[in-house]
Amino acid sequence: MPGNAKQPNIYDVAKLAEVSHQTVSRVINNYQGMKPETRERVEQAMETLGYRPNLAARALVTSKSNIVGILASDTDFTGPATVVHKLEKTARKAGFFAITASIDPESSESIIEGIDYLRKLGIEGLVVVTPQTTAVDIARDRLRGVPVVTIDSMYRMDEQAVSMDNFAGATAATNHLIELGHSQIIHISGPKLWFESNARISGYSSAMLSASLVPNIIDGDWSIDTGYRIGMQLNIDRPLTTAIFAANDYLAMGLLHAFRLRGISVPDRISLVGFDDLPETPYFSPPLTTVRQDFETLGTRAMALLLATISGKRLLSHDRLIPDLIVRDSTAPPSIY
Amino acid sequence: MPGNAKQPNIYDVAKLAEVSHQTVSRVINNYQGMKPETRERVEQAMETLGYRPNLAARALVTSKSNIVGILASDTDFTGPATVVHKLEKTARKAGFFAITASIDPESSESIIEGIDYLRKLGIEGLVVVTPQTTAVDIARDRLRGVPVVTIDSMYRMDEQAVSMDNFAGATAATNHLIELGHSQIIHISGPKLWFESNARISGYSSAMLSASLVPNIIDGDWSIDTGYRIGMQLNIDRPLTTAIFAANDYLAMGLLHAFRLRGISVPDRISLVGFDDLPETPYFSPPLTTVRQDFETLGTRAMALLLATISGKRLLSHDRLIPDLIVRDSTAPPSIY
DNA sequence: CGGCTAGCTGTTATCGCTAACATGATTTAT
DNA sequence: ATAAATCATGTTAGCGATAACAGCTAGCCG
Repeated sequence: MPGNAKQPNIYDVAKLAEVSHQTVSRVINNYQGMKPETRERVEQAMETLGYRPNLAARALVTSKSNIVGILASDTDFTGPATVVHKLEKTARKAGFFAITASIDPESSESIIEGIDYLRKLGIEGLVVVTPQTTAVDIARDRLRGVPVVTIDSMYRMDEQAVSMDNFAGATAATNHLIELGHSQIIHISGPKLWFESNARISGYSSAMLSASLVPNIIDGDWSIDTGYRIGMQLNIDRPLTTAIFAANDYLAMGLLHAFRLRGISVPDRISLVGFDDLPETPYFSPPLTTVRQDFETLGTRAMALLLATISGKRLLSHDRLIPDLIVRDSTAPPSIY
Repeated sequence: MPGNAKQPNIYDVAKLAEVSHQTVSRVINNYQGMKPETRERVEQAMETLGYRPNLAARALVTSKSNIVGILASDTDFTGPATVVHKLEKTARKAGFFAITASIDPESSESIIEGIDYLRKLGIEGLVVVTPQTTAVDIARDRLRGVPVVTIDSMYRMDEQAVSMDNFAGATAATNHLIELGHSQIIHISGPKLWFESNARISGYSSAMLSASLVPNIIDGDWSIDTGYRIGMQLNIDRPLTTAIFAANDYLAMGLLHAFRLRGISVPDRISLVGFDDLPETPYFSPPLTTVRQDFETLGTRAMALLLATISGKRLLSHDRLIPDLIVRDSTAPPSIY
């Protein structure tokens, strides 16, 4: 590194501005009640020296790191990725630093490792963006005294959380099929361990029962492959099935692929609804009716809640967002046999 | 917060272990050359007090933050997301903290804001994961003295970078079509501003010219929508075209959708190759021949390079990974007219 | 047997900042 | 006019760690 003189500190600024270092500190911290003239002189000095406050020193003396943590599962789904981006941006705008630890949410070892990593930095708060409840519980336990906000879809109203109302989304999807006239509607579910999965199952079941219809659930996961396999094996004639609500668009994609191979027409023979509204969903053949979640708002709200909590406004709150049904061409009234 | 006694510090540990604080510091820093017995006594004390070193204090005195920055574009593509996860994990394994600033790589204002954000934390190094060269240049300029590694696909060999050899990938894709017997091969390109885009154009052109064929490039971007629009408008009879190499799988997806609507069969009438190998690519109809990039290795290598540079091993290096051609059903020899 | 070298451990100073209190110059109240 | 309150700034101490050097035991040498 070229012989860069060291970074200027508060004393260097003070000397140049001919004030005490404490006065410089006051300018940095935007203290009200000093001569505008003095402030300006200090600002000048900071400018000419290219002064930047040393955060480590500040953190040491205030014992506030100004850092919040994000604990996120290491999946590459675009939903969580969007949420994380928004969390980070919101924190940044508020003058906080956000640091992300990506973990394998199925391994508590990985969860603990991630949390300890964040803890070392002295985070002042944490947002958990994982589908399982485990990570949140471990985090709350290991980070006593540090506010933890979770993005979930469970209805534990006693907690600080922002959630996507998967129940409502699933209800909307199911009701859409019911209103079209379908009565034999299968739900292909996501993995049982996931918040979202269970909420969608409940929403579906509830809508079916409200219409005096019988729920029929096939266990799946989130993958195209599973959708494809189920689509290849599924007997849609006995009992006669005319509609499927898939727990996500990937499953729907696999189903579509299988049905195409089997010569089963969508939506003529089978109506299909997905969940997520992936960027490619409008380009499926046929374009898929699905449920869209606003992940940007989710991220922004969650971080806002965390920051509010940190700054003392301990509003116990559970904010719930309702997803939107997007109707496209994969759903139609049942054909009459 | 319950009346938690404050976090124990090095002096508390020292008192309990009946040694000086400096001895405790030696244990923390794994200093060789102390009585094993003393070390154990200190470790005991740390254990019983639940001692955690205060990183701010350490950073202050050593003037090393132990933090590296990641400057990433705020897109939700899974490629970059995978890279970022791996960067973070690799840094963590090496005892570093990684902090991500997501930016809009098309706005230099956003780039500068992101860099300054990272600079405040006193990052010791930076990995730039953006498709354009702008961000790297700005970063190198504003962070003088701080090593910057970039993940790019340009051949600026004078820089520290790990890159995906998009040129080689595009060559492989094009040669595959040529070897099948195609001679009229169109390339639908990505946006001109992107590293990747240009490298793929060059790879395609080079392969075509080597085979004494005439390159034919249609400007696109990365979106399904553009692929769809081009697919609807493209005249494939004049001149007679039998194969298309799309710059990514999304474009290919849009093309497939359009061709299906137009009754153009893939691969019978037109062979199609994509790029990226998205999770859903095998489930297109037909499953898409494409080029797979190993983003995990890319991320790991990039962070390894950065950390090596930070710790003094200033190996000027440009590491290039070769993507793999994955042959599926969307490519076949041209049918004879 | 005195002194020198290793091998461990202790002491003091310092990093850059904010908190808490102290000081001097004005203004206000009585 | 003088004490009290207010304003603007200065002084001192300390956050929790590491760096640099100082000191104390042993062991070995001539």
